[in-house]
Amino acid sequence: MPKEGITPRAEDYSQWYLDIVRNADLADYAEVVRGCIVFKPTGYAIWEAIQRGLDERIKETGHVNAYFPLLIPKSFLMREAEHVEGFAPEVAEVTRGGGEELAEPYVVRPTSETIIGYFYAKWVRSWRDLPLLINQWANVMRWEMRTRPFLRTAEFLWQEGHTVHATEAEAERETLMILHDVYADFVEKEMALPVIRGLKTEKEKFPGALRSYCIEAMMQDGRALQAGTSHNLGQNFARAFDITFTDQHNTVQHAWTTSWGVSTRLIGALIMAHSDDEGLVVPPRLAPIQVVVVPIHKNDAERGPVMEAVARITASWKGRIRFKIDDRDNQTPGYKYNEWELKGVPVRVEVGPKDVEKGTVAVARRDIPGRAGKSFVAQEGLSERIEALLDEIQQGLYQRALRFQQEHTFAAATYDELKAGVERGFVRCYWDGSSDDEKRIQDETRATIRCIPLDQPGVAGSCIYTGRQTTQQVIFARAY
RNA sequence: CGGGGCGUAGCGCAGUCUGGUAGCGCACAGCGUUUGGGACGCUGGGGUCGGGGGUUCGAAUCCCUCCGCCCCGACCA
Repeated sequence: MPKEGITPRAEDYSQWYLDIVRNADLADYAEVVRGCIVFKPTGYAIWEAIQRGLDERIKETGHVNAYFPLLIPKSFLMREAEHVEGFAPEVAEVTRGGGEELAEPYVVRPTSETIIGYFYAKWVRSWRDLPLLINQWANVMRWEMRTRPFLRTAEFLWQEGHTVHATEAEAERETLMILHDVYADFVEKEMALPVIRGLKTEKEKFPGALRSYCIEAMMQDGRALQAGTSHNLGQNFARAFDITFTDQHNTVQHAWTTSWGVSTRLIGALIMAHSDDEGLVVPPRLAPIQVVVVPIHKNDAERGPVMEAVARITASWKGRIRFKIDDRDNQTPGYKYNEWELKGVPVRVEVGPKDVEKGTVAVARRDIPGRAGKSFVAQEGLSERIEALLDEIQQGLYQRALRFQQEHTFAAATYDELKAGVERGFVRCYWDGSSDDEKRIQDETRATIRCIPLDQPGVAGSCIYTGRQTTQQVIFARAY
């Protein structure tokens, strides 16, 4: 039975999602600011966990953090033709400052390739300055027509990496390395979310990029969510911003740049991939609180021994397990169980008078809701058992999501099969069509090519639309 | 941008059709009893009815107008 206040997932997926956001206390609508949300502490803590996991990997792979201005001269956007076409409709402008009309309007950054390109042009002189590997954690703004908490908001938080290289091959290597070693690794290992790594089609690529790679994840309604992208920008932005360097042979050359980003949209992915009718489900490795301890006592006589047991049990957890002792005395245990389940804490430990007596505790796992996931275990060796359980839950969530993805990915040989398949999940098929063909299919099915997967069969087949022979397979799906 | 919905206490809503001076649940405060799956009783506090204008003896309610938010769709790194 679903929790009070949560519309069952099977009944109305979209409403279920919004109910989780509200009931897990992740965010509030900004109300007075169109299309924006307030990240409440529970939601922001998840973002901090995501930041931690990504920042570690970004730094391990040789990048450093920096910060560039929020405002960008409007003319900068115009310098790259595809870029301005892609972003102009959704930028917010600042036209006044200090009570006066500005000589040149600024835009609030929708992404920072342009302003960073301007500075990179100043900083890069020689091949010895390369590669330049910088990341920034920032907010950006895109005046989206339709917004949804976390999935698409007018203002969102993200990281955007911007690098400069001496050769095309090096830029390509960087683009793919980020995709694999930073994004896919993080999302799969920490968020327990299997992804498909692939290349975007011409129609779906980043405005101004040579090639865009992405990781695509499947949500529980079978729709796709782009969880991260990495772009090889070629020399497009280097030409637009005049990023040049002198090579070993004293020849001046345009540099090769990349950019890559993931955003607070990942919180939306987390919700839609793992949660259930009881509330949010957070994988243990990501969870800000991995274990919540609920002490149970009726009176002061019971309180002492129970709290003593709680202190003893958790004494060795510091630095090993992220935990919280919920000793609020103005809420009943039942209320607390429900609240922590809503918030997705992976494991709950209950300690009451009976446990003190028997040397046990009750352990409830969030991935198996209700009493079914609850068992009584000895206090002896509890820390180890909980660590093992957290690991088991982490693997279990990943396997469950992987199985779901596999069971909802369909091979299609005909257009009719494609149409049927995208109603329920991903469709994998041969493709040799044009951008126009892709657009027509989108109009007819609401599905788009999410990516050209990096792992290809290597044998030919016939294109689902044109019938031409090709070795290229793509993934079609409806996307968020 | 098209379609729909909503704006009344912190939150969720009723009241609007048929005008008579604002109510319910939750939350909140106090007291007491409770506490192993969303506790209960009693008492109490809290409202420019989205803004402006109009009609009327009288407007949450009728009329005009503006604004905002949400949902669906289209669009979309």
